[in-house]
Amino acid sequence: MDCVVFGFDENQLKVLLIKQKKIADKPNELQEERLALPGNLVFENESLDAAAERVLKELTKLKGIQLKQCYAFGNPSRVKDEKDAHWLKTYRTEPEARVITIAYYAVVRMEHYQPKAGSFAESSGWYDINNIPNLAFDHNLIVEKALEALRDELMHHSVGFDLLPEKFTLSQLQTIYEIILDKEIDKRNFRKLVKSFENLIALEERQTGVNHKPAQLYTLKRG
Amino acid sequence: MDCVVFGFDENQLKVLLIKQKKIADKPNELQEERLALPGNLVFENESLDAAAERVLKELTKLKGIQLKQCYAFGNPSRVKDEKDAHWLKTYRTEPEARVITIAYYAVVRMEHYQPKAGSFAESSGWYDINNIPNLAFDHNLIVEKALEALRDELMHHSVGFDLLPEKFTLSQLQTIYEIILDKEIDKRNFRKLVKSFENLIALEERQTGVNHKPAQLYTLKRG
DNA sequence: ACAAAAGTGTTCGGGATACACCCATGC
DNA sequence: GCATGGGTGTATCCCGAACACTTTTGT
Repeated sequence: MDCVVFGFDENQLKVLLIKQKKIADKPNELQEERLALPGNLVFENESLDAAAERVLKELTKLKGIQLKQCYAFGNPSRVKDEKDAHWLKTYRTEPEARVITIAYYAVVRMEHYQPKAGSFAESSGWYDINNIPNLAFDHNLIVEKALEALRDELMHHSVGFDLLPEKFTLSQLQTIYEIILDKEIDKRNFRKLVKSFENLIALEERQTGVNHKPAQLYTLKRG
Repeated sequence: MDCVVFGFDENQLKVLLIKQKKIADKPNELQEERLALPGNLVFENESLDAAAERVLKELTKLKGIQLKQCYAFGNPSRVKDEKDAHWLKTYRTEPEARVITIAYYAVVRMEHYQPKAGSFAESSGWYDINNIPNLAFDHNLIVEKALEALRDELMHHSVGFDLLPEKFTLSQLQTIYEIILDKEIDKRNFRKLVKSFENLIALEERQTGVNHKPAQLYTLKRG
């Protein structure tokens, strides 16, 4: 079970990664910094959805994030890379065992979730999606696939997002789309599009304290 | 690993199911007929795609079918139903173990594939998609999800099908769409649609031996 | 006055839908 | 000649893409 949590902060799309703890009996200088997706084994008696939530919480202390299933990865070589051998020997009772993982993903507003370290994570934090280092196992591949899934979902107008503050401008909303889709969107076309969003409500309220024409504020209908 | 193979025969969409072998030491009259999707455990050293193909072949002798991953099912109760207990005790070394399955699906032309029984399948055959009996485990749910995935794929114009004879009419092609999507399609609109299919080639040839205006034949470009 | 972002309409092309009649063949 | 399915065109609507200027505010 691996979790790909995308974080959004008005400007950038990031992904939540953990830094794996160094291994005690190995000299520090021989250990590369190992970044990975938060992931772990599924318990005997929990659903996949529940496992995703639990694993995420254990490693990053983030809770209450609704994750969606993305894809299952089961290439036998995905846990056979030399670079991952030490970690497996340290944290797995069966380090040689074949591991199939089911990837889940979500997007959240970064400021809402302050990841902390937990379990075998030495630290956890947000990393720029456009500059992801080499990750453990096949996690780079998993991030790619999750990003595809997220974009698909956004295109089909069905992202249930709390990516925005309670009150926000249409430009902020547009920025989310632009950043997730990684392309520019025409302002007029975008505004036409969102007119059809039934859960978007215009408020009788405008921005204050900006040195340009203040934008109208909007909010999302709950439920 | 479970495989949902849809079969098409000019008229109907069916799904490939196996009848599980009766259990030797139990009186026949106490054993209900158990239908299930072809499915089995994944080997230690094969990819998921390969496992899907192998499992299908072992249970039905069908080979060379390109399956696509659909969804992972891991509800802990999916193998806890009383009705499945005997089968698990007979065929699994750890009958109590929790089982997560990854479902794969495909569509094929039925006449191309004559399923036979193999392994713990007593028989295997095609069953009408509109009249599926109660299946083992959560296989009814899996069929539903696979059908959704198939329809999605068809809508996005990307089913790689050998669902048709080498030469076929547009009406035959339309019938496939109608049956898979389970709705009627206007003939003119459909023909407009398929004009945009680049792998569809009109032949200088017509039907013979039909008691109506003979239709033009088409074929699919390979590759 | 200037900078900065807000706000606003039209046009074009493609795809989806709805709809009705004549044509070629076998019997 | 009749039954059977083959074959065809037009209008409408919605969606997505392209494209440029005026407005309001703070400084």
